[in-house]
Amino acid sequence: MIRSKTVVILTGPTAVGKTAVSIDIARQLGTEIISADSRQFYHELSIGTAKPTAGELAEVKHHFVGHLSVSDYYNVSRFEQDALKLLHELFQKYDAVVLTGGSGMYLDAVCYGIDDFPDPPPGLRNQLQILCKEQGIGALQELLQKHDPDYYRQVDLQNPVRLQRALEVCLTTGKPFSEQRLNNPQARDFKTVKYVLNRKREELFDRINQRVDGMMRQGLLEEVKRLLPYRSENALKTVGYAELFDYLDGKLSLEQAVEDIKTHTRRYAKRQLTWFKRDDSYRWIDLPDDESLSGILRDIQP
RNA sequence: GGUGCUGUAGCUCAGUAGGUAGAGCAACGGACUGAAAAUCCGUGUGUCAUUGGUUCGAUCCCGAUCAGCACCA
Repeated sequence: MIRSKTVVILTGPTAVGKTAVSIDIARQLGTEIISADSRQFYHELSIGTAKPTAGELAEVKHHFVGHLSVSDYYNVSRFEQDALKLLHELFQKYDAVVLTGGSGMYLDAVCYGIDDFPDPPPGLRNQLQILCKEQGIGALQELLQKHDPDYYRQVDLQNPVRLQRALEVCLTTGKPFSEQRLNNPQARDFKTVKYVLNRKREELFDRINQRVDGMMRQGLLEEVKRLLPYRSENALKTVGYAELFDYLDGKLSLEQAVEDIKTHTRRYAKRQLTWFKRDDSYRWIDLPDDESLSGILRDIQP
């Protein structure tokens, strides 16, 4: 098959300005936008995730924005399937589709695929968490050494999440995680052009700080209060929500909570940049730079 | 004006019985396969306020100056 269909990936650190650029590019291409933002999926999270506004959503059709509830179970593998299915549909109508968002692993799942594992039985993750909490991370390390000595040698042994996940797979399948984790890039029947939008660090951090202040003015605290019943959901382990839960618990002053949101958002931005840096298929664009942006359109139609 | 206290990393502060210094946070760098806005790992970045003295050697001791705070006038 001729790979005439193109996914235009526009990513970059949080607050860099992906939304506006994506809408601009999508309009010029006359196409639609798929979100790869693992927090904008949830309809209850709006202010704190800097979702596109109603006006922006009306300009270009967006997919995967607010299509889930925070109490829904979701993961990167499901996103891969959902996104591929949707791309297939959209390519009936369009030659190019814009995929935008800052969740690097989700973008990689679309570009390269992700190994398939069966869902673990309910409660297993929780059991492993309890084991770690009660007996320490050493208990997880010991279990992993027994079930998957190869992965034990590679994995970050201090990272409980990694250990828990690997054990989940080992215990569910009865086979070592490392044996099933092939990490082979999947063939795709579309072409990708990939861009990281970036700004000078100082400018980016300034935008982050201002955006957080803006979120507070828009009523982030009220949004967070409404979500108190769901605070233990994974979707609420999110910058902007966790800190305000701490404030509502009396652990922090409001001022300190807001400062923490800014700090944690800056660190998140840095982790995103680290993720994109190691993948040399991305082209980097320093905003504001209209010339490079129009270059994107030239890249798409050779 | 007087007395006292303080001045060390971006911030809050330790410390050196005199041999140019270290914690937390921030910052910076990195890892990453169903939690990924998560989770984890690594790195000290410094005119020790300024200036003169004592000393082989001063961030430390002594004097002066400057700044901040407190109290007394």
